[in-house]
Amino acid sequence: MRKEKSKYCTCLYYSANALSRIMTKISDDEFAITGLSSSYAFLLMIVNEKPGIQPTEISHQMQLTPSTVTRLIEKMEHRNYLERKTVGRTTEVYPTKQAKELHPKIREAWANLYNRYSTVLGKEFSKQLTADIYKATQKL
Amino acid sequence: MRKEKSKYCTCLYYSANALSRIMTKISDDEFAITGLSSSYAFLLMIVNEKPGIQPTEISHQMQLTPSTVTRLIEKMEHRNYLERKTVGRTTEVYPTKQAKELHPKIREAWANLYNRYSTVLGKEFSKQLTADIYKATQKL
DNA sequence: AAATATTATTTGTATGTACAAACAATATTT
DNA sequence: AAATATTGTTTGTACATACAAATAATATTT
Repeated sequence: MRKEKSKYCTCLYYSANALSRIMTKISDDEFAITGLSSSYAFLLMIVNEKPGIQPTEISHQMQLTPSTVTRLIEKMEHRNYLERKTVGRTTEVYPTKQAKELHPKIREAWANLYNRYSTVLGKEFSKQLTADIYKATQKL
Repeated sequence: MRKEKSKYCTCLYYSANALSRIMTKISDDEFAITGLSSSYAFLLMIVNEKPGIQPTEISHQMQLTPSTVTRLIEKMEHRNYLERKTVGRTTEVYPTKQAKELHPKIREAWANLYNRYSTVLGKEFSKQLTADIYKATQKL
């Protein structure tokens, strides 16, 4: 993945994918201080901030499919960061002690991520860009 | 992946990934008339427009890593759309007859993709958004 | 000319994500 | 109350992508 001009850079599919790959890399880089990659860090952040949250709600928050969320939770369970409790047909997800202790570090990494891209892109531009992208996802 | 408001929608990492997933889905949907998913269709388009192109250049055009490009080419070779010719340490990639015949259909799908999102988002907005996203990828 | 560095490509392996089908529990209709 | 539909979650399987290491060819230095 290189930063050269592509003939296809006027295609939204292309640009969106390229940005996503770059952002994921930067994000993983910042979350490295937590020992987790982005998705897992976000998952933990969400569960820490609402212990007992259900997979469905997590999937809305994370904008991922339920099956993906199940997979993420499973991994975090194995690594002893999360616990599941089945309640009827639903599942409640709780953070372990280990996850709770990591929370500040995760918030810190998240703040660093924000600072990093908004420094490079400019605060105003990155805010606007994020808003526009969000608007697009809502419309599409 | 649902269109609900997420607490994290002000994070560029989040928004960018969400957009990428949605765009990929739309794109695959449009390219369905070619019998290929987006990446393969783009690969074929690129090779059709420059027969003998080398993987490195493809990886720049597609903004993907060389290893990913190798994998894509391999698959298209199996499906009889592409052929590789080793020349020294480089590789030249050529379209087969089958690939050449598919070219108009691919261009058509690509045009449909463009029309689809620019109708939904508005021509001006989508043009600006694409440009801004591209600008961001260059800076990051 | 031999030794070393660089470049292009591929291979082994791993990750994140999704779809479709299965399952299991609850709610609704008859 | 039984039959049916809906909802929440998980499982089987597949795909796109990447990183790091391996390989192979060429270029540069000594």
